[in-house]
Amino acid sequence: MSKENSKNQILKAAMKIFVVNGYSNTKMDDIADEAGFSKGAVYHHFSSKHDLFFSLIDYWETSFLPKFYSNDYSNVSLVNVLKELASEVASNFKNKKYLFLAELEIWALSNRDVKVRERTKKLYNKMLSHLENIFSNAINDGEYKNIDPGMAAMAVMTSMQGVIWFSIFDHKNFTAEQYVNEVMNFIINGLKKTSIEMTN
Amino acid sequence: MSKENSKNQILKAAMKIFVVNGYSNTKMDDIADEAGFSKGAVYHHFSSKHDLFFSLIDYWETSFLPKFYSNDYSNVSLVNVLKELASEVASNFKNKKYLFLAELEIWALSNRDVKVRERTKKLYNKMLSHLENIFSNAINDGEYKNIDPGMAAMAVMTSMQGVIWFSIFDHKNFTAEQYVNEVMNFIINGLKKTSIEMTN
DNA sequence: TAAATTATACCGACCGGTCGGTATGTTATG
DNA sequence: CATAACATACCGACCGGTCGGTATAATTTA
Repeated sequence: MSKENSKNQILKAAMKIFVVNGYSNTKMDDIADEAGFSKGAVYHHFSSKHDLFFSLIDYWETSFLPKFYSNDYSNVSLVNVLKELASEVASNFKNKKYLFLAELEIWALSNRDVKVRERTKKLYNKMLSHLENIFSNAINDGEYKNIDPGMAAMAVMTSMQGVIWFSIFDHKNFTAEQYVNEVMNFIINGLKKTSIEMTN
Repeated sequence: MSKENSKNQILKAAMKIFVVNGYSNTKMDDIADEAGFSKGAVYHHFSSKHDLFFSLIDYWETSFLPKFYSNDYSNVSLVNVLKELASEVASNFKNKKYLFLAELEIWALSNRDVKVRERTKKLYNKMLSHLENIFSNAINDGEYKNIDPGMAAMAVMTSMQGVIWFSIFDHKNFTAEQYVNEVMNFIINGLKKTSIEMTN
């Protein structure tokens, strides 16, 4: 098996185990077993448990919202962009729920480890500036006024992160999909008025 | 020192250490040291590490939003209730930031431990039904229409949980307080229109 | 082109520190 | 003086990381 194949196999296994057991309760042996390798093999590809988890953040980033990042949004309406984002998040919840639990685990480790935190900050800065650009464009086009694009980006991001809560606890009346879509509609409606205002 | 005093001392110490190191990396010895007791004393008051953490959830619940839960909101406007909630959350961020990091740790453990999850679910159900009642009352008063109180409650709760993100990562342009207040304003403005609609 | 050399991928027994928990005290309290 | 409150010494399962080794592939050499 090729080197990259093996590494990916291990990363996939690590994602699965880390998400279920958390960082500290995850044994390198478990990851090795799940990947179909020995512990020696895992340490051949990754220098330490920490290194392996660190690599998982890259893996997470490329898996989470590929459509959202790849699309060229310059000539698509803000509303459609946001609705597509919501649907990508909802689809992730349906098919890759582990992504949200992984996000939780990344948060937990970010709170303890500076390197992990800095890496993750970079990830969120990218997400936020992407959203901010989209809002800025829409504002420049004269479609929406009096909104602070940075704050709007935060509002969207944290709303989508609400799905983390769903991943852990569920809701007796709503599905995560309903939540995501309705909250996004709520945001969209709010944007059409003068809701999130400039703060200077 | 009285029994309850000692227990509280230990709980306080445990909160501090768990929040910084996470559940697994927290040693019972560290908690004992921080509380000014020996490990034997800790095990005299709590039967296990798990039991101690479990008790911490009660402690967290009583510390988090006492004003919000205690006030009698029956004759206060929805807008004021929400603004006061936002200000209580903001004040927590300023003075008791650890509460949000504790919430994160509770989430992480809820994902692995059924008992912790069930306990925490109860906590959130209480919070949600409290919010839902407030919304329902406002709707019955004819002030706001076409909103699903359950969904509105979720939107408010998850927005406030966005502060967890702030507790870990910060934001280069906004403070958590700005975030909380502006997002709550945003929600309030949205409620005045027909934004979160009934879904049936 | 076959043999020798070297590199890569992988294995798994083992070591050593860590830490939840316990057993057995000692001291305070009422 | 009995019991609660706390301290101290210790146990042993657990697990990240190490390391000597093997098997196979890639490269060099003669």
